[in-house]
Amino acid sequence: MTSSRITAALNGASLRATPARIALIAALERAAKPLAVPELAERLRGTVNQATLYRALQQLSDAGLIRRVNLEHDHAHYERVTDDHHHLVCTTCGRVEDVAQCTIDRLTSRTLRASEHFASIERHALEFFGTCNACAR
Amino acid sequence: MTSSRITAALNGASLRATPARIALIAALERAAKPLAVPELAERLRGTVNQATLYRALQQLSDAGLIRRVNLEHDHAHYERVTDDHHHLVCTTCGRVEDVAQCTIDRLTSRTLRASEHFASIERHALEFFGTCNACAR
DNA sequence: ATGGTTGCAAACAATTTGCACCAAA
DNA sequence: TTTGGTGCAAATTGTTTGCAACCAT
Repeated sequence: MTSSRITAALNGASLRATPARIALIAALERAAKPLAVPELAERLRGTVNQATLYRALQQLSDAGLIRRVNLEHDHAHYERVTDDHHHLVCTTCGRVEDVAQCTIDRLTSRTLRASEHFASIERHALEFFGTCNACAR
Repeated sequence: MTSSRITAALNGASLRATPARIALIAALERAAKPLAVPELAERLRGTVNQATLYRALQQLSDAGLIRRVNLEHDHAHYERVTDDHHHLVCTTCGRVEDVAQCTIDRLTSRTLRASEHFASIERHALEFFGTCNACAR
């Protein structure tokens, strides 16, 4: 079965491999871009209940299997975690492109050093907003 | 009057200097940190109606007088725009510290060059998440 | 077996809208 | 005076919760 990979990921995170969670992760992988909860709910309609969906999103992102991203599209968006990357968001049509990789480690440590009240930085969120080629014409 | 500075800013943005908008901007300046809409509504209770508040937030951020920031505290937060800076957010208590200034211009242009589908990048959002000294103990 | 998980439905909370009235320029 | 802004109240939409039934381990 194709989902054994997902099942393994769930078990690896000490989470039960339930149909709802598997379907949720599969849907995010299929999407290949961050999805808002209502979009996700739509794709999982008849399969996963709303309440279950919200609970699963919470658990899976706590476990680091998925990530919540801020695209300023209003309301949370989630994506499957693969590597550490950022996003380029078109402010006109909403198109999202992944930014290959993160190269701000030095900036992060410099920021921590310059900070007055912080003991550690665990992660960051970086998104770029602009206009895509299609909308620029 | 103290608000003439704010009035001027509004006029400069081609927006009418109404009591609601002036009060909103003044409240954000007084706060000196990003506020969630409900917090803002609380501080403006009796002065600005909810509906007016949401409408004003939209207009003022379109005009660039205030900015919407993503602190992942759930729900939008807004701050008065002064300079271009980022935030350091404590994931335990929610404390927010400003990060002096932005030094990722080179990263921004490199990102645009590496992008496949984008014509321009107008701005970015960068937030760091960690633990503040008080919560680290 | 059993403790975590789910669905359902209802409760909550945030945000938006229509419309009549009011005020800044 | 005129056009945009405002309050009010109701409607939407997103998110959370209690509880009984269910299933992955």
